[in-house]
Amino acid sequence: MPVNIAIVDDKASNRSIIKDKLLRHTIFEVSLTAENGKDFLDKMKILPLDKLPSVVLMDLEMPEMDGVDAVAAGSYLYPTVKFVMLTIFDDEEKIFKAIKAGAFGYLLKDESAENIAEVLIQMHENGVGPISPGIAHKILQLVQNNTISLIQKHIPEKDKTPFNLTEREQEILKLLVHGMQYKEIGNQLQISPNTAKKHVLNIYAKLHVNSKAQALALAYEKGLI
Amino acid sequence: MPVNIAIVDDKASNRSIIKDKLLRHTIFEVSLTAENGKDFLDKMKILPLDKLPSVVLMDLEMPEMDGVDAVAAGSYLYPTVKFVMLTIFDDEEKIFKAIKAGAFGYLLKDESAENIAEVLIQMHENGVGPISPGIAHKILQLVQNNTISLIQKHIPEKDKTPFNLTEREQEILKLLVHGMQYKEIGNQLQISPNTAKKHVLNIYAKLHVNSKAQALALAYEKGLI
DNA sequence: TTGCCTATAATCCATTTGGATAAGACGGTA
DNA sequence: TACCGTCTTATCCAAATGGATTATAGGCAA
Repeated sequence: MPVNIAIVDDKASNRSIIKDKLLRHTIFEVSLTAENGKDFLDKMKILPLDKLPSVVLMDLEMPEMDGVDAVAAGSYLYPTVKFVMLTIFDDEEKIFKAIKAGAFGYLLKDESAENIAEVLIQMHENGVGPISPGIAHKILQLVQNNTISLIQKHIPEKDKTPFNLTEREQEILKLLVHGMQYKEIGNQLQISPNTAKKHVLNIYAKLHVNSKAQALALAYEKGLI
Repeated sequence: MPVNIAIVDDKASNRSIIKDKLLRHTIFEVSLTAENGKDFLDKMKILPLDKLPSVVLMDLEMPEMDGVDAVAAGSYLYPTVKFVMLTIFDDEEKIFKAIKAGAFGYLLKDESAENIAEVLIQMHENGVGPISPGIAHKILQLVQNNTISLIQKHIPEKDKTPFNLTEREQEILKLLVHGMQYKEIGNQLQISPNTAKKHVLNIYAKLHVNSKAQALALAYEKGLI
């Protein structure tokens, strides 16, 4: 089966150059091209499932909606899709934000323009996000400059079952937190949506809230997730 | 002129394997081998200046003095020397500590054992610290897991409104995030609940989501709040 | 065995939400 | 002036949600 790729870049010439490079390899199929983040998200919505790209090559600097925002929304809406930033830009903050937003890889155009296809093939084989040496080096420097710090997260042992939620309820809370609705939760857990709803209402009672939004707010603020 | 390399590993077999690999290239000269951090520092002290290694390949796990400590001391005493960690170990914290201590590169043995020499040559040419894809990927994950955070520097940060939300919309998103419903939002802002709803729907459109729960999830996960 | 808790499921009903659409007021800009 | 974007309000309708209640089955403990 072919590997579907999406290309998002505001310059038509860039899009066609990359497309040409990829299409030289018969494994790749370019199922979507877009000229900015908004255009990309719009087109993703109406894309048939079998055309869903497994990799999105995304420029960072674009009008209307830039790469960072597009990755943020895209990686949330399509968790299975891998976003690889492909840009000439090596600004520290951009790098960091894009990664934070959910970028799976980060390539500098001039470093990898020649062998994008090869990089993608490798990535497909070993599942490891591609990073240009230049970017990796930049990250090392950020760490050494104390611009980045490792957050020590020690999990407080004591509250294992917050609010006396049962295991099932915690399981459901996790799904709830991802914005799923009853149908989807039921689907995911192979139970009736009615049951899913019952669990959710039970959770509300234990958390002393009465809406999804409130439950999510509480869950996030108290770090139940 | 030859490039002097130091090899620090507690296993004699590892040392000789690496040494052999390097010596196949005539540019390299192995001017020092040591079996742990302390041994390395001791030998560095009595090394003639012209034998000073420009690169040190250093194992992480060693008795007496491990790689992290050795790099910390070594990079301080010999600032021109580049330390490349070479280990099978991919523990997050070790990676981070070693980088922090001053590691210039970080290679996983199994990923690069075959072409250590090539990697070093590249590094010598472009001055960029080598990082195994596996390690780079791990760092990406650390960033995404919020295990690492960017320390906000004084940067004037053109506070770009995420997703092109208007001020009013951001204001409303903040209330939304507290689990408020249209009525309450309208009440709070002294506007009609209908208007509040309109704003919320506009926000959905910009975030490309279609429910409060999804909007909250996105807002929290991407740190829009 | 009896009782309690949990997970499962369903039904009824009122409220809230999401989606589409229209339209007026206001400020800034071409 | 004419146009555009933002904020404001409204209405209609369909779908999802919240609340209350009932019921069955399994596991576990007194």
